[in-house]
Amino acid sequence: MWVQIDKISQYVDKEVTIKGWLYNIRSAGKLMFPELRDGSGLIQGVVSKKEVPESVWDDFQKLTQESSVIVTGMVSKHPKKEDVYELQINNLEIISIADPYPITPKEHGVDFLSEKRHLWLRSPRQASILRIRNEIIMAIRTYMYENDFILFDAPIFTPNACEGTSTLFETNYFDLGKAYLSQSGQLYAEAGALALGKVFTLGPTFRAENSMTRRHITEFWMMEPEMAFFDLNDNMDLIEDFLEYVVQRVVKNRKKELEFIGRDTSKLEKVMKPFPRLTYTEAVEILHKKDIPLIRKTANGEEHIRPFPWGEDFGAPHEEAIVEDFDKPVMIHRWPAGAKAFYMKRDPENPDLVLGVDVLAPEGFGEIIGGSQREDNLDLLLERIREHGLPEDEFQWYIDLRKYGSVPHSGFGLGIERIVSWLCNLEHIREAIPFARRPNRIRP
RNA sequence: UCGAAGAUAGCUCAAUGGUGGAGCAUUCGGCUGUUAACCGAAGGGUUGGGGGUUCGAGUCCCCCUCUUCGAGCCA
Repeated sequence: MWVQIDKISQYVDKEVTIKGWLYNIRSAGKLMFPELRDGSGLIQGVVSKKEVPESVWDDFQKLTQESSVIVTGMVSKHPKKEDVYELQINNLEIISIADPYPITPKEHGVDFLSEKRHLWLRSPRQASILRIRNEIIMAIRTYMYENDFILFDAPIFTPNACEGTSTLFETNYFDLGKAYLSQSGQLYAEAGALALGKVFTLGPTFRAENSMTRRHITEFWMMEPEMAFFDLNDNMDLIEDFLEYVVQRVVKNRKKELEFIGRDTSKLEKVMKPFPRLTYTEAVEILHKKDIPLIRKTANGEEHIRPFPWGEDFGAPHEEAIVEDFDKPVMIHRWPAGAKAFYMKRDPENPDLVLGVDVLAPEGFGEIIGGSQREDNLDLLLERIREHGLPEDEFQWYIDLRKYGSVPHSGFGLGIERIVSWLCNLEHIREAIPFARRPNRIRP
């Protein structure tokens, strides 16, 4: 019977067939220990020269790393290890002998592995990360479904920059001129929220920024819920409830994989409601207390400004200093208007502030969520669009949303690869997606 | 885009300005409980590209290319 390796414990003392690839093979004279993988896991096989036909023994000698095989044998418990199973192999069918495999069981540099990404994906660590990514996305979709959100797919070709800030990828669109690859589905999701109440988008987004850091890729997946009649507090309550659900479900369902890749799951188990909520102003006070300066580039080097001036956006060192005292995601809300996008609603109690919220993951993983209550007043929105120098006619449909039954509404965006990085404790975001796109890499 | 470090065998790395090495991978041989197995042997190189200094350059100098890490931008 053909079985998956991850279900092998149900077949002790039974004969099973495994279809997969040779991950590694060790031998000790008349014994061989081929290690097999089938996509679901790894298992060690045992081949004894005196217990198999000579042809099977000879065939095993021919196998190279990543050769594809079908093996049959009896499942047994490992003689020394608890909870580990092996396969007493009695037959082998070779599907294909692999050429010398470039990714050996020794160490490799990250550039080499990226070049061989199509093969690197086969390594148990990468496969585990992608299984966890799958679980994260399943958890997100399940949460959204169970809370009555409607999947609302936003377009990827757009006629203009959504927020007017970052650089976009440009392409030609028939006779209609330039099109840009979407950097966010949010504006469209707002139309969806006013049509369907609660919606979410989940799809790829693109940024043409030349960002060569461990936190950036040019093509990444984002989940963006948008809710009619939600104010900033409703939004933050949702973020909290949602993140707790996703993290706890992933820890529960993928504990094996998380432990395999060396993730300390006890830190994730602490991610339970409520999360700390700080205003931007309170966060700045933390920076003052810790004496973290604003570092500004100047013509001849750097300038360290202390105390950190109110109104400036936070950089990596600031986020780190704010987050280090907490073991849960930190929500920072009510930001200076100058640091944020045009569509965010002003705080009625202080017009210098916008009702935005950023969520910083613990353990220094940085921003995973950015959200806000949206400007729902027609005149104020027009004012913002003009202030930001955005093309008003391109935003006509968006402005319409404030003309025809405008309501308070809110939403946020979650970076899928960012949350994968955090939950898997990844050194670099390139491991969080099957084929990472970075400014210097488009292949494979 | 800016800053720092780096580029040597298929891979990961050594090599005082003086005959370029090791481990893994590959090929061959040995070993009945191996776990990045181990032991023995063999093959494998225009030292990223170009120029310069020198009797002699992987090593020193200049230019270029590429990579990694950090910063900014952000999810």
